[in-house]
Amino acid sequence: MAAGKGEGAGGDAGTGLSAGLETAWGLRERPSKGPRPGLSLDRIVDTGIRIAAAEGIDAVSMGRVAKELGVSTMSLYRYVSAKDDLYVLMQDAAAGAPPPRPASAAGWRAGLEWWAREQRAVFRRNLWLLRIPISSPPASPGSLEWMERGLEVLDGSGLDDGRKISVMMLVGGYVRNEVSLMADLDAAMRAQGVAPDEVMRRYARTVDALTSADPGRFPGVRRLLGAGVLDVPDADDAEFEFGLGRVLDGVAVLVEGRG
Amino acid sequence: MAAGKGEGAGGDAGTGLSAGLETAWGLRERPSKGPRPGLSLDRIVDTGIRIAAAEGIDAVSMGRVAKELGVSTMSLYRYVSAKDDLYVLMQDAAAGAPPPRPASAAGWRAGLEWWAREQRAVFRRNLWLLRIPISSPPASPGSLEWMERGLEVLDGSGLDDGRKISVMMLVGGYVRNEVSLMADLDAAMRAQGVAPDEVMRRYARTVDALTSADPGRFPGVRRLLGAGVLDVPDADDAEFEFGLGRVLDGVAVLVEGRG
DNA sequence: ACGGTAGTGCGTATGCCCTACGCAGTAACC
DNA sequence: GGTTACTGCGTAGGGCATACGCACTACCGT
Repeated sequence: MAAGKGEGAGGDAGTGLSAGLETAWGLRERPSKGPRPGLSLDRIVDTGIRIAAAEGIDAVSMGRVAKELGVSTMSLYRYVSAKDDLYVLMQDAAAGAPPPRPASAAGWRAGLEWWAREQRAVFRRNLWLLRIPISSPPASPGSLEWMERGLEVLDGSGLDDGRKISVMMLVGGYVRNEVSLMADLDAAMRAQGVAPDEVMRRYARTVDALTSADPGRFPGVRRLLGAGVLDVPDADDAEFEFGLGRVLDGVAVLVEGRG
Repeated sequence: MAAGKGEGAGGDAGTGLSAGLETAWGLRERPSKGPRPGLSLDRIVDTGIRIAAAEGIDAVSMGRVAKELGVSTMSLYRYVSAKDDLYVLMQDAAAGAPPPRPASAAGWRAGLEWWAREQRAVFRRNLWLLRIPISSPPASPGSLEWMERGLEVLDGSGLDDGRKISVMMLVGGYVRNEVSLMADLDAAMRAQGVAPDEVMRRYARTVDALTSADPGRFPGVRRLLGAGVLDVPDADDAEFEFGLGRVLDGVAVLVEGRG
């Protein structure tokens, strides 16, 4: 773990950021002294993302990335101060900046829906994102743009800034959590090498075996088993939209002041 | 990673569970043949929990647990099939079974509030719990009891079973996510060795340094900085209760059928 | 033109980590 | 008393991140 020192080799401005992140913010120009670098941050980060997308975040090791690039492991440390740094850079590159808000997403509710769905899309395109341990609050260009966009969307809600942040954390957290479950299922699938619904079916069978010995202890769970509710893998979008609808209903109560 | 085989050395029933979990369910009696074990699952799991509580989940390695117990690393594998197995066992032992529901928590809303707060309390007592990668759906006795209790609480809501599960995932996810942020803050604190509010203050300073160069790009964020909203570390309970209230408001809309 | 120097790639080495395998010892059963 | 199932654990193999230092390169100032 550990965000490490975080400042490393003398940050330019007093940002307290790692070398890699300052580069991402464009705060570092290449010093025109030594030999021209044979590698670039972008190539490293892209390679990391490619590996993560194909084989999961655990497959991304410094050695592996280096091998993929045909360089030695230690070369990477000229560009990245530590593995965590690479992770943050990958995260930012993959998440990128939010797309422009379409005209259809007017008003706070439609706006939040757009914001949530767009974030979900990013996560779903890069399930490994959620497996990266968060080591510090969002300080990358992309993250801040997302935050900015969220604030913008809530402008018409009449909520004060503190409330806006709270609502954004609520909605953002919901999205994150929903996709997280999906990522976990994905990981289980990879590990066992079976299809998603097969994972759920096995799970239902396991729970059945465990609770059948003492049914009185788990009446509700056994009812679920009988109805086959546990077999189905959430039907994806429907489940997400259901939860999002509930959350936004709750926000609506707040906005409309009928709390 | 990887839930691995999961069945290992011939599961008793067709549960498909690891050896350790079957022991937790009481499905395995000690075979009365060889020398008496000098160790016990409980001692191993307790030691793991103690280390995790004191130094975070990353400090829990097989070697470390063994050293703490004064045995060799490999001895542990007689009791636990893999490190992931130990993690699951630790999770179950720490979460335990839900306490009995008090009379004050009558009705679905008060019931869900109780359920959510109780789960949060468990997570807060064991912040490392959230750092454990979930490798499979909940199949431990404790997890199923929590699920059972959630179903029970929603009995008076008039929702069907599918909806109940959805609502439970929504609320449970909310709790999980909220405490997760706290755990991340805790980890950052540990890593940098500073107090929580100092972490936030540094963060605010970083964001300020980054966005001050081009203020027009981040008007909302800069407004937050000016108001000092980013300095404060969420005021704990208030933030949690706010989000929970919103979520339950949303559920209420569903239950009362004014969707 | 030419040394100084900062920046480069990378080999080596340290110290962790998980866990497969197999051996020697032990205690109950037949 | 032998069989057998089970115990603890030593050894070893294959990862991993990264500190350190060496050889080399290309620009800068003179």
